[in-house]
Amino acid sequence: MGVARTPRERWVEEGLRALADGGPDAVRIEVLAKRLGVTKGGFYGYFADRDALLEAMLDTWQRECTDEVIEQVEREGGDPRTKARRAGKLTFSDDRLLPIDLAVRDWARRDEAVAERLRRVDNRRMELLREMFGTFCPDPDEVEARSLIAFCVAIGHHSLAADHQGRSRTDVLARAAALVMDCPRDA
Amino acid sequence: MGVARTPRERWVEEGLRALADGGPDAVRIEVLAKRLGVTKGGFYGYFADRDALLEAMLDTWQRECTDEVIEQVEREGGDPRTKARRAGKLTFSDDRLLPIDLAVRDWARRDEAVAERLRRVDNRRMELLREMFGTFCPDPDEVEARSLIAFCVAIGHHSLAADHQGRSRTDVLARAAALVMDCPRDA
DNA sequence: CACCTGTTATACGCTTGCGTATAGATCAGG
DNA sequence: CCTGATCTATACGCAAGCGTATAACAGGTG
Repeated sequence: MGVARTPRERWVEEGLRALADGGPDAVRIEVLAKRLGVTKGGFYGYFADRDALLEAMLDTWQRECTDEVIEQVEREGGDPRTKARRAGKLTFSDDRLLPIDLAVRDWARRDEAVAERLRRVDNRRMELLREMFGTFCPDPDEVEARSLIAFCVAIGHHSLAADHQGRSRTDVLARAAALVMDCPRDA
Repeated sequence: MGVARTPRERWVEEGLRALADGGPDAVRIEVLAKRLGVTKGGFYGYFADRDALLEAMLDTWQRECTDEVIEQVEREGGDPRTKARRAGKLTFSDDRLLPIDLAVRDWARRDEAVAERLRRVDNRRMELLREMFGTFCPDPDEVEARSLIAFCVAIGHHSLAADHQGRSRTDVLARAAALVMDCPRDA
């Protein structure tokens, strides 16, 4: 039997790359084929149509940024604060996952099914944050508020275009993190 | 001379609507024409091509969400806190401007010219926030951090899909706002 | 080596969308 | 009411992209 030079996963992978830097509309079968150095001939052996590829892409993304991240975070252990920081780093500092995440987030505004997937993912992430803030903040309402803030800063600062009057974004973020993680009641 | 049934502004307006709920790729001349109840015949009298429309759309958006908002905010007066809140409300609670803002933000990730426009807009918005936080927070670094947080929450919560364990998003946001606006050193 | 099977290339029809050209419609001013 | 400027409809050529059909191809298997 002929050996697949372009197996299913490569289409998904290339599709995610296209999604990351062009949005869902940039996921064009013939464009992916050209990037893979083939024609679209083999594509329809793996996928019924373009939508099937998009579904498969979302499956892969969802798995990579929940199960795989959580597995790695748990494996390395540490207290909740460390784990939450590590999870954030794996998701929002990853050159591969971050742009996909942002693209999916925008996509979700227009596609209910994508929104539902994102909801599941975000809920799992928020759970980590709640756990962390819960360790040093007794009020559950405040835990929720701080979790929301932390999450919004983590995803939002990537689409904030403003400068900081000489300061670097990294420095401002560090100061912001200190504010959110720091509970005055502790002192 | 024939009277324009479909003047330039209507194309821009309809274009912004399409942008808001489908992204830049959804701005299709013939689609807009159908929605306006005409054909694309007249379009090329106002615009050289599709890109010219996109430019005009960005011009309009930029004007509406800076000059017009600021003008209205200044006209109604009040202390910095009130003004910042009003500006936020005008921008991020407006059914028309908000979706455009989110779409532009995503667009900016792929288009340097759009990113530059967004930078100007975001810088003006951040200026308002700094002014507000500056009234009750002496440390400029902390002012910057709080401004960043406030902005990120304002834009980020719209793309956060998570639930809040029974609480409403509005309530969690209110609590978050209290945390960010409240300066412990005041007490 | 020949065969079978899964993979890929090529070609096709179809749709959507861009930009242009041209003819028709419509209203203000004379 | 006629004229001219302006807006609009229609038709065209072109390109990109989807999904299908069919033929060429290549690797294991016997």
